[in-house]
Amino acid sequence: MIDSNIFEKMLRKNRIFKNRDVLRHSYTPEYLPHRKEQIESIASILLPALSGETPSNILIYGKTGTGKTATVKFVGKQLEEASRKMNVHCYVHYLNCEIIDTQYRVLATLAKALGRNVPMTGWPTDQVYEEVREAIDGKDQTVIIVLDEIDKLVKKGDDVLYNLSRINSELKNARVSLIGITNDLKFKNFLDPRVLSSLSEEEIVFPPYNATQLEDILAQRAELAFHDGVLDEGVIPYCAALAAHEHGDARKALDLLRISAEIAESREEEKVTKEHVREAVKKMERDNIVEVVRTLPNQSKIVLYSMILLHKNGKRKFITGEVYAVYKTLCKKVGMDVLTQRRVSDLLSELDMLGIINSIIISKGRYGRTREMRLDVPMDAVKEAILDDYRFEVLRDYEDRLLSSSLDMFD
DNA sequence: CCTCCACCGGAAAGCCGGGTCA
DNA sequence: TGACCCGGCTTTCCGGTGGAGG
Repeated sequence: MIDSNIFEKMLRKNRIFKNRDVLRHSYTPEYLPHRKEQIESIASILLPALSGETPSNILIYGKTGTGKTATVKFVGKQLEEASRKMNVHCYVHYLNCEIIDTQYRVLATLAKALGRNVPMTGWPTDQVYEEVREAIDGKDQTVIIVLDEIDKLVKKGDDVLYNLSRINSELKNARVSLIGITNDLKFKNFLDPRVLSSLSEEEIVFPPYNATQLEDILAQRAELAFHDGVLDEGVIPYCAALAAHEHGDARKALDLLRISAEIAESREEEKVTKEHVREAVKKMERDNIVEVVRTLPNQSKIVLYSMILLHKNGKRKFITGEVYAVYKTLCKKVGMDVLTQRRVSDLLSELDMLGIINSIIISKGRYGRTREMRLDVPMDAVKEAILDDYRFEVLRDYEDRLLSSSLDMFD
């Protein structure tokens, strides 16, 4: 018997997604619900570009998932289209400063986008700047530079911003205007006041979406992303409500919808239900915690691992002294410095802040006052995240022995 | 009502790596 | 280059404390 092609078989099974990419962050939709106001203000600020004048610089604020990037990209596209029709030279260059995070890289990337051949490393910065300036001034044009996550750039020194914000005075034929995007309201404080005043000639704030608005966004994307009728009644409102509850983040809402659908898909079910959404929430929370654990300092990992062992030993609540005793033996096993109890106590309160453990300070009267805590995480996932570090591999082998010997002292 | 446990948590100082400036 | 500073982490020291047991 001949098996049919495995991909064909899988595709035939795929009754859920029509186009998964529509739900990804990188996708820029044709139409942005509930951003009319912002689109219009940006457009009206950029309008002079079409008549050969210099548009004001813009600074855009808004929490993650409020549509800042999508809106700017959208308006940028429209502007380039309009300019093409009107035979005006007007270009928008988009840079994400999270990735392109040094002065040199920003300039080099710009130079490349403008058609100059600049190596990604090696040249003196001045020379690259000069190259950029020449490339821009080479013809009568308006260049709009979008700096997304601009706060990331400022933390490494704001020379580029200073240079770019004054570039207009060195240009004869062309005009430059800047659009900075940030979700960090405090970043202004780190900025050179001269740069700030130039950069924030105009400021636009993107408010978070509410539940109804998120619903519209989801509905619009779902139309493109899914086959007809695969979404159960109530799935979209549910996702929207959950995301609205958490700061109105459209990105989160879309993730939620996508992951719910992926769960349904992996189980080869025909429909996406609210139950899938609930599981998606759990999965996202778990992934989140695992990520937090992974990036914990080593000492904290050991402290956390001590608690996991205690938990595995059948204890649901533990006090500082118990955790510290286990912690000490574990440290010796992995050959790490043993911190003082005072310090471990601080690490424990940090874990509490992160929501990895639940703890309260209680008094056991005669038996002292201490922190009583319990673990509040998906145990196995967290354990794997810790053991992932090669230095802690050894703990896997010792686990049983630790359980049977050194933990006996705490009943 | 007093004691005293087992730790909490503030203060201060030491250590260390990285960055700055003359 | 070395002197110096900064900030994060850690230790040392220690006063403080809620409540079970006496």
